Amino acid sequence: MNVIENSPFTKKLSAFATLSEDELAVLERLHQRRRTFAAGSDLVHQGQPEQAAYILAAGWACSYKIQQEGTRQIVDFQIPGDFLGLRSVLLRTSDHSIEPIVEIEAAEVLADDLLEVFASTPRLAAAILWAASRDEAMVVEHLVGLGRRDADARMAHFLLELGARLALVGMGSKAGYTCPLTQYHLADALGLTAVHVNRVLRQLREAGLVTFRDGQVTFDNFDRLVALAEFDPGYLDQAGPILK
Amino acid sequence: MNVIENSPFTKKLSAFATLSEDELAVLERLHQRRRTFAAGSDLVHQGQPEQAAYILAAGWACSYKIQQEGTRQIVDFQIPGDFLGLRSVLLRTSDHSIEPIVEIEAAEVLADDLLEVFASTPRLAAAILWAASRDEAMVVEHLVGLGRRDADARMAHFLLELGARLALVGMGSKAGYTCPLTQYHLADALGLTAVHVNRVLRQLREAGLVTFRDGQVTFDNFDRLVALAEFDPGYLDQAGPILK
DNA sequence: CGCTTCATTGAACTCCTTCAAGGCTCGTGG
DNA sequence: CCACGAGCCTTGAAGGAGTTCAATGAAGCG
Repeated sequence: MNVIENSPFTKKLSAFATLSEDELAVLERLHQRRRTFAAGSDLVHQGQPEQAAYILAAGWACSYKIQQEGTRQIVDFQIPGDFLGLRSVLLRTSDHSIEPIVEIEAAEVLADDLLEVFASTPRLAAAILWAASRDEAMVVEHLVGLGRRDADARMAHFLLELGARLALVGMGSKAGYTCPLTQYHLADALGLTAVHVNRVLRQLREAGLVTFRDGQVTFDNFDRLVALAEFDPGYLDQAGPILK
Repeated sequence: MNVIENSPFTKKLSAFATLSEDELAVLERLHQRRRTFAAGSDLVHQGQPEQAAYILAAGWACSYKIQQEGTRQIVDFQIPGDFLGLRSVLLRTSDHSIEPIVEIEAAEVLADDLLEVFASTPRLAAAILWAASRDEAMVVEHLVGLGRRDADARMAHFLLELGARLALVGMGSKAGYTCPLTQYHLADALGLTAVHVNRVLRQLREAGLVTFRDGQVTFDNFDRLVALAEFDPGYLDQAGPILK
């Protein structure tokens, strides 16, 4: 029993495909170059060519874009087990910034390492691409929320989706989860102001649906929250990949 | 001189990599199975497992998601040269619907064809993935627009981006382009109502920035429109891919 | 102990929606 | 050939969801 089997990244990929001893060993090697980054210090900066990608081992990060006027839109949050900058390292381009929300621990993955993994263990490659595809589906769902959901449903959907993602790596359940985000983070992700985020959270709390307080999300009434958000987790748990 | 060199798909990929005779031949084969679809008839339906992908040869389509209440959010438009359902065919999942906006002509591409291309001509594969990555960057930019741009800037940005994409396949310029979208399409894409789209278009027209009328987009003052939209085409023309 | 960050609440305002009505164009059938 | 309906565009008036401005409190930290 190796420690690698308990890494969030392995947990996540295991949900996609049963991994062999060999594949676990490859994952072990990918986790070699451990680094830590302080909260708030940009990992990747908008427009900079990127040299490495990272597998997030502990802590939370977010990818975002800044507008000229200074407003910020958070595109996605990254939690343990998520890849940071996968696409950009393969394609030598980064159109957004990535910032650790708390101090994070991440394994650096160079482009060559990644290409080697793709060449040597295609099943692993498929699982990784699959995870990437799920991330993309989440971005699409996020877009739909910004375009066609009101603030309440948007918030509800967001908190539920985050819960589902955390559950996949053993960090959340239908009861709730620990969450280091501030109301400003929520505002920048949901396209709202922090003031309004506060009001929405109060409404949801007073309606007995969900409580966001002191870094803790508690689902007070999971089913009614799902109904309000029209939350359909179908886009999160997909069928098997095409490569065997 | 082969006809394949004039296909929009080839034009687009050529912007990413210079293609050899062999690669052009492979593209030729990909274009074999031509099919046409009538406007309005769903090509892919939300939730259905998808068997094939398509390369759009002529006409416009859009990918969208429908909410329970019936509201619709258009995620992206596809123009000639674009891939339809690339990710979903590789990963056997489709979380959105695709609808032709006008009658379209598309080449059907089976998963096996695609895998063969990826195995036999890696440079072509890289160019295709690269195009896919650009599409993803556009979705992200779309998300930013919905979250952090007001209706005017959103519309301006959208019309400019579409122009840049069309220019890549020789269907648009700084002067403008032909565009079969209705104001309802714009509304569903921009997260607005058709009524408000109409007002926004009027404002932009009366301000002498851009005219959207009778299926024709005319840039009346390109530079001021770019300024209003804070349009930075950086995310559209990327540096070269990592695979040579 | 002051400074910064985060959360909270009220009041005024505004951007966008909703509701409603009317116009234009084009294809279809009487 | 004209009537009629369907789809799209246009405009006004009223209402609402979310913003902006402003002020206060609580907690963490050097």
